[in-house]
Amino acid sequence: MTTASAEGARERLPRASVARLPAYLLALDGLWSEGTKLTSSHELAARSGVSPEQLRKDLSFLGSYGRRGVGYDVAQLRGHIGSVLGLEEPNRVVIVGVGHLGHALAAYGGFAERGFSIVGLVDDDPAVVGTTVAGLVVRPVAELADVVASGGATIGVIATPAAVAQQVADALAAAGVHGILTFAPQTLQTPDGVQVRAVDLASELQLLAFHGRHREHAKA
Amino acid sequence: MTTASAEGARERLPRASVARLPAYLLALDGLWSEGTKLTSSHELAARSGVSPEQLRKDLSFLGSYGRRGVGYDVAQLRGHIGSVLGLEEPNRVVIVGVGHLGHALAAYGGFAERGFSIVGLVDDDPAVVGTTVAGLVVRPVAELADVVASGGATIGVIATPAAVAQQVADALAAAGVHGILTFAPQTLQTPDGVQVRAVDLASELQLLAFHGRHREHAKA
DNA sequence: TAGATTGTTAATCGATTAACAATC
DNA sequence: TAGATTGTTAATCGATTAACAATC
Repeated sequence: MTTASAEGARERLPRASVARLPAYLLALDGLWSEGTKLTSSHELAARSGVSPEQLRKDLSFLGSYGRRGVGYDVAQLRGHIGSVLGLEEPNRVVIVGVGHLGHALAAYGGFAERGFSIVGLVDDDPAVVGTTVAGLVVRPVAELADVVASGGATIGVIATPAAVAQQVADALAAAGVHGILTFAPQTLQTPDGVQVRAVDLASELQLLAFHGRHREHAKA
Repeated sequence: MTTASAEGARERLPRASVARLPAYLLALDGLWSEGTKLTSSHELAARSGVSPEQLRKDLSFLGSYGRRGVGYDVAQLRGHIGSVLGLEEPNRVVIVGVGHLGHALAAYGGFAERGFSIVGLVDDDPAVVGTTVAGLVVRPVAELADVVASGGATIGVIATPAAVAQQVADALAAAGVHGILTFAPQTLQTPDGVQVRAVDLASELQLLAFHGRHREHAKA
């Protein structure tokens, strides 16, 4: 073994394992706030909705942070997963589109404790521009590049109608963000190096409708 | 082959294929609204963000609805996927929690054309109960069972704080919904037969943060 | 030590990609 | 027919599960 970086011998994280890390982090936060300092793969897995085997396998990709016969130190594991995800410093986020959804996102208080800070709000409606939402003044879309740059944002959230989502994505990419979270039901094209994650609420409901029809298995 | 049901020889849809059907539906809607009546696996795949091979494989599980050398009939395929997902009749939805997010969901006009109808809003805040949002009067949480039953809802949406999400889930399950979409960052336990899908915005952002740190690959 | 629990290897399973035969 | 495009089979790849050795 050629000891990769100073911290832990992480080789290559499988995409599926990475996708579960936020759930582990959430479960660890829950344990910590209950005063639990030490946990086991069984307890943590149960709170994350996975099997103990899968949890241990996932954690093994991060390096070994448990102790055999003992378990996992909650604070240490929490810190380590946070560091792998890149959450030591708050990641700065700009929200484009301050309609009902954008407003809801801006007002949501839970982002701060999970590693994010909202540094800018942008909209193209003159009735909304200039108003203050969650302590931030809404800026016109023409100033998007400046909002991103001066706020030091690395992530953009698109909460606009689908019709303008692609041009907003183009503008965000040009402004230099490296990630985009979009709520618009619309496939987006972005340059290499700009990651897109799409959350489409109607699609989620459609999958629930499907499972409602074809259920004989069950649960999550 | 033992010709399964009257419509198409569908055997067993892989979970991963099902998860992509909503995207295909969205792409087909786009084509249809542009007046395109006939499409190819290449065109449809490009608009859905998958490879043509994967699209054809997925569609093959539904039965054969294309014509070799010709392509796919947009309207027919659209109807067929909609029928597989269970969207011919609107699926009725109750939203619990009419804060900013619940309000945004209730006010969003796009659900109707994608197979859903919001039939009830519930909240526990006396200041909100009784107000009208998106044409519906917000009902107290004590009446949840009645709202679900009289509205004929099969799906519940949880847009409450995490602290009460589990008890809302219990109430929704008891009221008889078969699917729950939750936005609360909280693992939910539900009885067999009640499917849960969780959308956690902070988790999505955390995955973007990760990819921002570890990028050498790129794109979506 | 004995019991507990992790980390890892091996076996299974499912999903994706590639190739191509069927057929319009 | 020749060209195009699907549907399906086979090969590869990745993810999950199971088993167990390492070790606290």
